[in-house]
Amino acid sequence: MSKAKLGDVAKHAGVSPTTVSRALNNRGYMSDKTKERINKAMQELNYFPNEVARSLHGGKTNLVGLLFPNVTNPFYGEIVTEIENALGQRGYKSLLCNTYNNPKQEEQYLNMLLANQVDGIIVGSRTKPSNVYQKANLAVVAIDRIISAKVPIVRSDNYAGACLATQYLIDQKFKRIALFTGSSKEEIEKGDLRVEGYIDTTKKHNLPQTICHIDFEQEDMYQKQRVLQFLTQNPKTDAIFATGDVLAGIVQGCTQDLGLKIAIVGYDGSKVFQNLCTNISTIRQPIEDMAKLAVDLTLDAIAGNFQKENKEFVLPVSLIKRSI
Amino acid sequence: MSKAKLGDVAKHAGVSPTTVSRALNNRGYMSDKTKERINKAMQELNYFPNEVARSLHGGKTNLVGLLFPNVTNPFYGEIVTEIENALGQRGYKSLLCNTYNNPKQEEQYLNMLLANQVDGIIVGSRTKPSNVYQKANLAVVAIDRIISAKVPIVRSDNYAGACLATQYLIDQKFKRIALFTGSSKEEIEKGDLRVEGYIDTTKKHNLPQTICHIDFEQEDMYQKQRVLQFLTQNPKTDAIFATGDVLAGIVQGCTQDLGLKIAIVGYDGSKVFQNLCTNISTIRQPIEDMAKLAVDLTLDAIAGNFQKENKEFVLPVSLIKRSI
DNA sequence: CATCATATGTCAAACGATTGACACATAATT
DNA sequence: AATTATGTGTCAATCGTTTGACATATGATG
Repeated sequence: MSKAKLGDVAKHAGVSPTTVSRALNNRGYMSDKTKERINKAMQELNYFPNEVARSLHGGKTNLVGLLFPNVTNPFYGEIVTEIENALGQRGYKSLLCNTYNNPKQEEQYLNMLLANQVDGIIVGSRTKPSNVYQKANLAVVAIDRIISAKVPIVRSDNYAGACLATQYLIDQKFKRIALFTGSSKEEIEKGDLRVEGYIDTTKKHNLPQTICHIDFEQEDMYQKQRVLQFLTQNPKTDAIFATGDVLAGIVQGCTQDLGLKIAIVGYDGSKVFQNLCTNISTIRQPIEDMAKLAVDLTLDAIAGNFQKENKEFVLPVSLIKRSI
Repeated sequence: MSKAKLGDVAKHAGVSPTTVSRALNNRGYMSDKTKERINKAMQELNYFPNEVARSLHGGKTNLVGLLFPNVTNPFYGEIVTEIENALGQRGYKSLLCNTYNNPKQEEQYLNMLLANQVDGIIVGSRTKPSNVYQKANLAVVAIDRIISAKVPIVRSDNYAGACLATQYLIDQKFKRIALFTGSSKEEIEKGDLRVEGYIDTTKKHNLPQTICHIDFEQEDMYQKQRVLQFLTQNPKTDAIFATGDVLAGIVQGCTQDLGLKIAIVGYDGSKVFQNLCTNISTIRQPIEDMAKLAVDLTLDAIAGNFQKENKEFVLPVSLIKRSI
């Protein structure tokens, strides 16, 4: 027995297909009696409307693409979860795309999403913006990333967060505070607010700046190697600000391996991180708020509501203090 | 300028729509010359076929639903990432659904997925199986969960893993090994291999069994409260096996708060956990293998390949030793 | 020269629903 | 009695693509 379709329901209920459609979409007049009869028929035939057909006709899929590096990182896991949640509550479905920060991969996914007629896209991956974004006349919202003048950005206050983290370490009288970041030198030159916050704050207190770049695309072991190397080459380091919690965790593992006692502050503050690393301070991004705002903006744009140019939504961060 | 469609490409290339379709689907004969002309036209018009229309016609969406509690837990985050990855490589798209282990929510999602004509579903959430699974004539694969006799299961060797964890603690001469689990008493009575492994192994060595149930649906603070309460009420506890890494992390935080030094072994062994908690031993599930196998089974089932009844695929685990 | 493979075209049906136009009831309201 | 609101039906077009049937034309092959 194959899937029941609208016509089958009509026959079974003894009404016309149009009437069934009217019942489904609450259009025109309809007596309670026939409405019930149709509902009964739908139940008996286990009928549900084919959303693909609906989408084709209506030109709307209620689908939103989620472009993120991947969801193993608890920050992305949490924000994707909250986004999916907010979308689901408003009748939208989430197409998950792990770009691994690979521009080629991202472009492929982007084309796939367009071909699948998604109504909107929320981008959290950190590659160079593809020109496909321009082509598409689509609702796009970026998480902490510049795509184009037309794409609104939702992010936490990276600069203030970095200042907060650095200042916190300075307040504890640390003098040689190193920065660990996933950004390369080239990326930093283009502007990286977390790095700038660190630099400005250390400079203000006449403290030295030392930056260690970690390439996230490399293997875990390689990353650790890199951290260990840095720590042995910079033995006077007494505190570290890591621009991401996963990195902070890796760094902490290395300091422990070396028997060092170095204060660490991370960035992100996902719930899982807070539970797993109870001894690393961190800057908490308001992940849930960011997710909800991103979804609101996306759905507004889908609804065709006015979208201001170059709009940035910067949400406040907070410091979560933990003792080693 | 709205989206180009197949007919537009045909006009622009000076051929018939059928020819364009033939070019797209590599059917029939076609000279290289017209093929090129068509490709050029597609590029110039920025054309890509509407997958919704294709799906409607072909009765195939290349869509797979992913039903998981959520992706904040690194284990789920990692397995979902790997699944999405494997699916993407084989031309399938992932529809992410966070059930939060809520049966009602799961059922709603299930109906949504059916309405959207997904070709298959991979279920990792841990609710009671909905009867919608029976109704659907669909490719379904479960991760570590019994759904029905027809649904194949991919899981790690929970029993062996639990024995391994417990034995490891016993080998270290611990005598009062407590079990922390997210399962309720009722769930355990229905069968929980991780719990059974713990019980059998402790019994074999004439050690006592002490089980603490933590309700994951509760707030983090409540969970901590519960752990602290247990630890103060059972002060002689010298080791703990937690049936999940996130739980293990929470437990470790509590032991630190209480100034206790208790050995902990977790379960899951996601990469992120290994990086963040460098001092908690754990049982590593072969997450990538599980994901790939689940995808293989799903795609096999979609292809209509023979699916044996009641098939369970149990993959081996390993112990990752860490010192406190 | 007959035959066949190649290359393209025309046409229409199909996928499963939605929607607008219109007709025809019946019942309630002036 | 005339008008209006309500309830339902028929019919056909539409969404964008695929596909099968069939026609036609060219060049190559036997």
